[in-house]
Amino acid sequence: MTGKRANSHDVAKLAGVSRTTVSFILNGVASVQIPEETRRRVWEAARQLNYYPDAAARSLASGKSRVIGLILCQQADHLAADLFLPEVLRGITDNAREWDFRVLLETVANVSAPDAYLSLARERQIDGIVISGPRSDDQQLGQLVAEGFPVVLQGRLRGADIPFVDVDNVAGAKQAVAHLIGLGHQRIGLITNAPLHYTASEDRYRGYRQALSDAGLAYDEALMRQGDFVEESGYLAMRELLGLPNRPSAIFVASDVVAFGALAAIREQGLRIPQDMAVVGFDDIRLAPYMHPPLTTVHLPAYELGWQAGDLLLHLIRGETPMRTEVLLPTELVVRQSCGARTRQRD
Amino acid sequence: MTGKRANSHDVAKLAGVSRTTVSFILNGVASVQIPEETRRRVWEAARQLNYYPDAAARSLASGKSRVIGLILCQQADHLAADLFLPEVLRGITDNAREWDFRVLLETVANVSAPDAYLSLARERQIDGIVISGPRSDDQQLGQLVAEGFPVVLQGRLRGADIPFVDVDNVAGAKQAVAHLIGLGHQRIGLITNAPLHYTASEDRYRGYRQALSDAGLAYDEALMRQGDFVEESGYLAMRELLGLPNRPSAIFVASDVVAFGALAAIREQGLRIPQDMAVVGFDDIRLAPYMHPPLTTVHLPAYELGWQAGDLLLHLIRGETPMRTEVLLPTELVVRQSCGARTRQRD
DNA sequence: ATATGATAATAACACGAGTTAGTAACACGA
DNA sequence: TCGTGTTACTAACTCGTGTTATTATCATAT
Repeated sequence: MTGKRANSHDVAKLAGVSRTTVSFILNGVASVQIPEETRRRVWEAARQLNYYPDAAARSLASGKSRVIGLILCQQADHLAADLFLPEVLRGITDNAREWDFRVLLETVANVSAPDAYLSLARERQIDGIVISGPRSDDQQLGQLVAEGFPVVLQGRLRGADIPFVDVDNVAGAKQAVAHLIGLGHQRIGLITNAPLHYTASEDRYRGYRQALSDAGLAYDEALMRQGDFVEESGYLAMRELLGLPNRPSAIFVASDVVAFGALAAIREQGLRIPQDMAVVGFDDIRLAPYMHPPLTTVHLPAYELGWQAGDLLLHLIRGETPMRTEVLLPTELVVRQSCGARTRQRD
Repeated sequence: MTGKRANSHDVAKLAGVSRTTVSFILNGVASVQIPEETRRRVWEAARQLNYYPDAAARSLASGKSRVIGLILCQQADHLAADLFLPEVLRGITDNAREWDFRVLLETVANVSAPDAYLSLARERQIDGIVISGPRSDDQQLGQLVAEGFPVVLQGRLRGADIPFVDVDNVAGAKQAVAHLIGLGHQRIGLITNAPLHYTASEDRYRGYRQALSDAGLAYDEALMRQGDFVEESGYLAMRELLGLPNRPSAIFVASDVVAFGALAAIREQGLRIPQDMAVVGFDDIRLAPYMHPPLTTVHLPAYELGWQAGDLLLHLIRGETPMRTEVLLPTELVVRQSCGARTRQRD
């Protein structure tokens, strides 16, 4: 077994056929008729020689790399706070594997770098691309789309007509706030997950306002603060809100990580949750059920998000017309104890 | 700009030289002399035609793919509980980028599947591989190593002579437990991060025992429980320990995520932390400073872990002899409030 | 005038597959 | 016997690059 790698020529020779036939058989080309006996001989020869077709040669000849790119555009801090990445990765690689595709990963700190990821496409290293956390100031993105290169966003970009997969942030936030309203709260604060120029943040903000307005409650800007992905931002924002002369009785924090900081701030003031301050989060991170108290939050289907993004992209790559090019996944409110709706100990 | 892609032939024609010369210049081949003027013309032509060399052709001709594989072997549940993945990914992609390499990602639920990732190497899609969370029952791993394929483990595998990068789990655990001993604790419990057949788990267990023995304290098996990656396992293990007739006064939980469950169990019994039960964790996840109370824990350099794994692998791929093929990164004890060493409010 | 090098290139082959167009062998009906 | 299909293949071209061995040109020394 120390000899050179076998190529399709070797397989052909051993099976007593031409290289063309080997290619037909191993790739299962349907438009060609070959008797079972020949097929068997070729497969057997391939097995015997431990033959694996060379990816580069195959890619060069076919013009397809069978690889999709996954670009993480979040800056370092925000990426580290993204506790769902493992699940999203599983979703996308699982789907890719079903179609015999691979996933190439790239992290991009600065989208406006001259060549953050564009060359991946230009060098034909990938057949399509999923952009996670797209930024509106991303030039390369526009170029790729304009050239007709298959692109799917994971996360929305307002004003751009690009296929995307996201959760229904508006509906999720609305449901969370409606729940608090249903529990009798009239003054409900908001700490966003991120600055409002992020689409997801804006959408959750919208959901918050819709819920208020649906219930005939006035929106009070004094009760709103902008979070910034990390725990500390929630801690600081919450301290500000707690210092208000007329503080809210409940708060919707549009990110569990940010909410985690907010919880610490509330406890620090000696206030009880939910009696003195009810809290609802967003994301349903793994730790939520074990927080103090267990956090009521909006569940986000992370695996599904990755899976659907991969699915949509692979449809585009195959040139099929997908059912929809804009996928909004549903969220689900998970009621635990931080909102005050239950008194049970554990969920 | 709607014409076909430019190839090196087009660049050569436009610059008035041969394709060979183009290749020499764009790749910066040192063994060949070419006047500055010609170089300029070629670069200019490439720019003008928006030329990007085809990755597949390049890979086929050179025999190198300039891609490394990153295989995540943790099973779904454990992967989702791995809050460091984003940082590790950043580390490895950052390093790869410096050498003009890409990173191909694969998740593997079942290492004993006939072809979990072996084909990546066999098809020459990658030049080397980083295995995260290696399992000792992994057949393919042995094959690759035996064939001389460049492999680096991220996480250790006892008894296998394979280059690896890991944190110094023994030293970290030892330091954590020594800290508790220094605070006067005599009965110190242990909840492992995972079952003991995982190397990291075994090492942290060893560190725990070494610290005890160094201080002349007896090891009491009754105070030890095995965690299993997730919060719930910590919650359940802690309940058991709290139910003991003579419970410990402090506990070392060898994973912050598991510790998070343990904290919940302690609070549930109405016990105070650290007064009634001191706690030290391991990992220093982002949420640790905002836990209730802020968790004293052993810091793990996640980015560095990924960076070093990539670095070691790329050395191997280039055929260089790396300084060391076994890298143990140092950890650092971060003292917050759960251990009782401080009384300040926030760290 | 002729040999000697250095300089500045290039022709030609290799890499390992996919794929189109074509053909040999044979069966069958008129 | 001749044509007409059908079956079961294969020859030959293509993809776009890296790289070795070779050559043309010109300056300089003998």
